[in-house]
Amino acid sequence: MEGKQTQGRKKIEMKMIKNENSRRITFSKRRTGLFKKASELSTLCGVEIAIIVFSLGGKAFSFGHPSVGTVINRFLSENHHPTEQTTRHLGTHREARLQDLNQQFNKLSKQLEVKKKKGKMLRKSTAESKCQSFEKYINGLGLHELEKLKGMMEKLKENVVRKVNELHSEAPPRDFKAVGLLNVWENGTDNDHPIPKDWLSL
Amino acid sequence: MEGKQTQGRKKIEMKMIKNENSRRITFSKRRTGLFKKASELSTLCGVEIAIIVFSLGGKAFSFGHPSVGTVINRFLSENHHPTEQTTRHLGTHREARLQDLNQQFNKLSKQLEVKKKKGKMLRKSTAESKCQSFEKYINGLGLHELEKLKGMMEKLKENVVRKVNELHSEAPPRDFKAVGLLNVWENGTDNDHPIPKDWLSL
DNA sequence: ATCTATTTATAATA
DNA sequence: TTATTATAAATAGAT
Repeated sequence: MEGKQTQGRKKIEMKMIKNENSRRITFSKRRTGLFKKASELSTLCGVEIAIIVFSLGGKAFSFGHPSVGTVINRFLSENHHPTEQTTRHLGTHREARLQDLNQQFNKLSKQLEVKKKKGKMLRKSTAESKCQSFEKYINGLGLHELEKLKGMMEKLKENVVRKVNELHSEAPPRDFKAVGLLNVWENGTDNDHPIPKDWLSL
Repeated sequence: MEGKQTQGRKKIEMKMIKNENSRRITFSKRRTGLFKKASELSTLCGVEIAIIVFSLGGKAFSFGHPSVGTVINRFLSENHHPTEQTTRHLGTHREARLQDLNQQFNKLSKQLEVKKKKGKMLRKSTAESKCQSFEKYINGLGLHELEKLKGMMEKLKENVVRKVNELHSEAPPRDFKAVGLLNVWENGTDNDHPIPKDWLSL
């Protein structure tokens, strides 16, 4: 047989990665890993957590449980607690809530826009009955869209269920899901397949 | 040689650790690891980052580069959003959560971005019974898609079923599609498309 | 994005 | 809490 297919992971020096491309890849990979770790920590230990990262390009990425805003507010509200070099009071910026919603979706749209090539396929009928809206949605999808749906579901497994439970414990969650999912899909679809607004709001 | 000295690391379920002592240990270890990862990310990629964690006991732990305050300020400034709702308190918990959800979806989007593999087109079903959409969808898939879908479902099933059941037991059943998806996941692990016709009927 | 060989992180123990 | 060690996970480099 031949030798190993790849060298495998190599140890790297802990200093700024010079090569811009490598750096971007590393940033993406490690950011993902970091957020995953944070998610696990929150799940395993039932703690609240928020992470904010600014890329060199100035783009903000964040993760939060139950939300970035919630954690930041709590943090700013309390009189400083130990453990780190925090600064002092940050004034009244306590409403960091719905702010990055648009930003997130813009980012989303941009990302998904890159791969628009698939021709349109089937119909985009108007939902008649609630029970049929999903059917129409599915039928109207091309493989391309189905693949996206698949990927989304895979990730949903990890991130959404937990939150649904939490939301259920307090308030009627009906709108959050519909809004969130629809917005994502509306922005991320290749224009030709509008998702029935009510497919998820049965 | 003798037997192994320890069992070594074992895989653990991703759910809240019941035993308080174990949970504390895990929290401490993982928090340390998380901060280390964050530090490395910041060093390797030259980015700014902040992490805030609240233990169950309410204690705040934080990490920041160049400092938590710096990053939070930047985040709050850039995201200052014209939300007429000048909510003073977290009475807007739901909004905060909505935001968080969108964050999650932003994360999901990354995965969707590149779901374009080979082409295999799915057949379009023509009949249109009310709630048989998923079955038709399944029937219309090629073997390749079915295999992929199967893997996905098995994965989802393992992680979601339990939680959905919990959710179901404490909330009005009508509003979340997971109820329907649950059926799919439980029955969709074979290539024989035994998807219940009413999987989505609510 | 995907694939592996390795490096790291850690669960279970002491 | 610190140390050990067998495994589980993350990920660097190449595709």
